[in-house]
Amino acid sequence: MKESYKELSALLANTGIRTSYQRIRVLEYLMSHLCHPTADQIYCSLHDRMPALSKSTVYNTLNSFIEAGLVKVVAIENNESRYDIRVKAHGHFKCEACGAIYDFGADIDNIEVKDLDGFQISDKHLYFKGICPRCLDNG
Amino acid sequence: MKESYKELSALLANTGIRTSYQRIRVLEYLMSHLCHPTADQIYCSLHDRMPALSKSTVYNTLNSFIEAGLVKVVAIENNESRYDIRVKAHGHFKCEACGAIYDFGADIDNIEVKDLDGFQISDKHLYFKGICPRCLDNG
DNA sequence: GTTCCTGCAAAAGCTTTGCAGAAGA
DNA sequence: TCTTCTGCAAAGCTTTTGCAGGAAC
Repeated sequence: MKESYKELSALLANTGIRTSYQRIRVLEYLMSHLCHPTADQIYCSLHDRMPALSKSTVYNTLNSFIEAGLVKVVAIENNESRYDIRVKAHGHFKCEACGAIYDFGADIDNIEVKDLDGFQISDKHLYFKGICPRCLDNG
Repeated sequence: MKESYKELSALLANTGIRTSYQRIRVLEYLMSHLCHPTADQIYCSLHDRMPALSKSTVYNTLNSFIEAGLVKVVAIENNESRYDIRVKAHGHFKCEACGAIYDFGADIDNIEVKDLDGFQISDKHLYFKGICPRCLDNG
């Protein structure tokens, strides 16, 4: 998971996104943190090594990644956007005690649905909530 | 779907919520508008007949309904909470062209999942996005 | 050289909170 | 009577936007 600047730059070029130092760092962060960070977490972490980085750049960058299909938004909660660069379809579980978000395997593309004849589906999300094993043990 | 004040009041009492005129009207609105309204839509609609109604009351009321399990939040988008009083599990489809949210049938409780041994699951949501038939025709 | 991006500040939008007066039990 | 709710205003948060200087192509 340690891609070089050149590789990441090529990845961006493939999706039609111009290279910039900030974008490379955000991309790098997402690829090494698959834990669905918030924009603020990304900003705070990168800010240590890039004091000039601004939060709007983080948002702009994330939005261009989303538009390019590189990143998906995890909208499991309304007041916080979380960003996920993994491509394979999977579900998200949010622990209501500790707030952590876990991935879980689910064959989302083959869920049997009714009432959607004639709909063009572009995006599928499966969200579960509850308590994770760690919190169950500690509770 | 035209419940009386008395019936709605009893419904609230069953869930441990005190009766008030405002709460009855919000509940009534939710029961007659299964289209997943936003807090603002509820507020604007009720405000015509209740000029003194405030938005914080709508939010407070919705939050007490949620806590009581009467209402679920549809978090398909991050910047807007939508409220749904229907109990039976179903999926939500959001049209990215017109913004409408449709219900669709899906056996959410029987989706096959991996990696969740030991997790206590209390809530399941299935969200699809795309273009609805009406917008496909008009586009 | 042109176009697009960054960073700053300010603004926008949704939701929550504090408090005094009012209504419910 | 005592508790809880309402409405107003203000604040809190996350996210977006406008603009001037700067970087990418």
